[in-house]
Amino acid sequence: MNSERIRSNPKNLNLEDIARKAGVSRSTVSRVINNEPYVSQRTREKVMAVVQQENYAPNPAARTLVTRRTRVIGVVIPTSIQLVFEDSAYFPALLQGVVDVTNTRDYATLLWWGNSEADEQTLYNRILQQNRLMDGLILASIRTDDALIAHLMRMKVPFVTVERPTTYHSEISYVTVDNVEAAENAVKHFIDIGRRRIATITGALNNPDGQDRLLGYRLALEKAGMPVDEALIADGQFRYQTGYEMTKGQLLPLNPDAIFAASDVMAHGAIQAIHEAGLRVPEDIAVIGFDDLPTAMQSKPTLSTVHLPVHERGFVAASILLDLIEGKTQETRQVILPTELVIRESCGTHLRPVSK
Amino acid sequence: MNSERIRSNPKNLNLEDIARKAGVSRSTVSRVINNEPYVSQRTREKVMAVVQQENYAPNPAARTLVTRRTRVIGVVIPTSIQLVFEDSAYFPALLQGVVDVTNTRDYATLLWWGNSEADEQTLYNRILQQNRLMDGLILASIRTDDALIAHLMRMKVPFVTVERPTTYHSEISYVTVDNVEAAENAVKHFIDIGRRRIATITGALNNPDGQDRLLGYRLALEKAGMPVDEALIADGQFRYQTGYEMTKGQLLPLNPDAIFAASDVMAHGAIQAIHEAGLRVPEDIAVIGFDDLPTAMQSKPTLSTVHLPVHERGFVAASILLDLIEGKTQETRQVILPTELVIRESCGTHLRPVSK
DNA sequence: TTGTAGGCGTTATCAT
DNA sequence: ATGATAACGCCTACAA
Repeated sequence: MNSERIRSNPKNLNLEDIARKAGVSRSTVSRVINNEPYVSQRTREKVMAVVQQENYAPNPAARTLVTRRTRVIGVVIPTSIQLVFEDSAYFPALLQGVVDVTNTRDYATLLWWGNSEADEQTLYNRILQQNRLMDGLILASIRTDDALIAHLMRMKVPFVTVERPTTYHSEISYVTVDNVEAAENAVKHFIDIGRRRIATITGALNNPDGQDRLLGYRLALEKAGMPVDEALIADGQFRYQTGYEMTKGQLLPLNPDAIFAASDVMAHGAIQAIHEAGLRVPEDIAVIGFDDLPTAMQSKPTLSTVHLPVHERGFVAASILLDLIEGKTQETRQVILPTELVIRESCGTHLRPVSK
Repeated sequence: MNSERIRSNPKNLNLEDIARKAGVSRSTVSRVINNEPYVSQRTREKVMAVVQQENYAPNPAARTLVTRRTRVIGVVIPTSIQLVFEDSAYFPALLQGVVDVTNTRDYATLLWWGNSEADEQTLYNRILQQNRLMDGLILASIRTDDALIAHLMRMKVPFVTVERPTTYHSEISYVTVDNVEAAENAVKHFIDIGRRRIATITGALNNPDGQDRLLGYRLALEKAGMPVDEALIADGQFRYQTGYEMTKGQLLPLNPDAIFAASDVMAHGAIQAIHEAGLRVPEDIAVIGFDDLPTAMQSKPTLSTVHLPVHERGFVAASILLDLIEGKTQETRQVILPTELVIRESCGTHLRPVSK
């Protein structure tokens, strides 16, 4: 009656079918495909032969129903389109890091990517509703004061964030870098090479990375006994356009001799504005960015910047998550990856040797 | 005995539980959550109240087991890391287009992303093995002569490609642009503005996009009655580094006065090489790229290029796929999206008016 | 070492 | 309009 539905896909065999063809029971086939012990070598081979021949693959839904595991993890990127598209090397690199792990350990990767701020809550609701699709989550660019985090913790869904959490520090696993120190080093470099009017273009300040990089800027100046001029701090939201506009409208009129941008794309925007104003980089204004995207080496002048191990960030986050899921780790883990200040042409060290 | 496993997550209610709390049967609850008719308004409200209160969400695996639908689609990107990372705006934009659709229509997006050529076959095998995880697939940068395509067709898995297929043209749904015409227009523009030694840097030639753009280059020259000098055709593989090296090593010694690059990143590499050789863009050599990535507007000079509707490509592909899955469309669909030649500084129109 | 049978949480088919 | 019950395909005690 409904037999045609059942076999509409000619190659949709199940355990029972394989068992029959191999002359054994379902359980035995199950044991074989799950590599369990207590199966004789002969039986195992006999079953495997049929499995190969029929190209049999177990039904993931049926499997999940009983094991309550999906071998799928989710990656959540609520960020709106503009940022992602512009600073477009970050998320691919992060995803690549994640995927390197999931590919190796045979998990699939579900992508939860928002498209606008307005839909953020909708996205979170969908994720929570569908949480049984995944064994765990990697959260990128999430505000940790968000309800999503609280829900995940309550529902005991394993997750790892790739930013420093703003709260629950020790109860959450995360992978980040020491943004404060990195920014501090960058600004300190400006000081070391004799720059005195050092401005900064900040990232989005509702983001821990943005906050910490600004803090590093302040600390470097304070430790050097230099005043922090709030007018030299421009809000760039991590975006090229804002970096350009803030430099042109706010910073250039104040005659800075150095600009530390909290992202490479903002640094490129700043350089663009500087050039349009008829000034030179690094002779008149030195610039350091943050991220070390491929474009840093391709621009003219090449961009000095803080190298962020983005791929590694995704790789480590995914590794921790899978360990958590598989019970290889019980406790949360917090990892701080190292950064490196990469000196290129835009900060002028090759012109004016360090005098320190 | 194993009751603690069953209820380890305190909030894992099932239909039965909801039914009991609402004083109805499982079937009725099922009807309500699936918005089926033949439920009295009163009953519906009573059930919904319990559903809301308990924050109940149906188990996707159980649902999939019987409906054979997952409400998940897969996006396959076998490309190796280098290309993706450099030409990094393409895939995010494509994905964003896909996700705009899946978010709206309440599907989830599974990302199958390869990491190296060597693993390509492994990736395909995993996808085929796990095909029941998804209702359909979007294939990016796939060689259509690949066994993957044949398998998917045989298994009747719905899919849409975002390149022109090299075979099965009418049996496959795809979304592409007229690469031949677009490239032809770009080269024709060079001819129109008086350039006579026009070189090209090709994309990967095992890729239909790469092939078609080269064909367009040839056609434009032929139609203008100009000879095609094979030495002026350099293989750039879509990559920045190759674009740079080919320009420096192969093209510049031949004194071209224009270069058509099959991707923006290669165009940037070419410009870098041109500058290093002490030549000017566009005065000495005009350059046109392909893609219209954000960097096209950010470089100096700004890059003339062919605008590729990448986001739309993903959007349309996903729309077609979901229509296919939901039976709204029976036949395959082939869509050719329009491109546009965007004139900026690098091709010199603003310096040398069109003389035609 | 192998087989039997129950249950995972739904949807779908019958009755009622 | 509602309820009972049989699949869906797998894993997993438990029995043999």
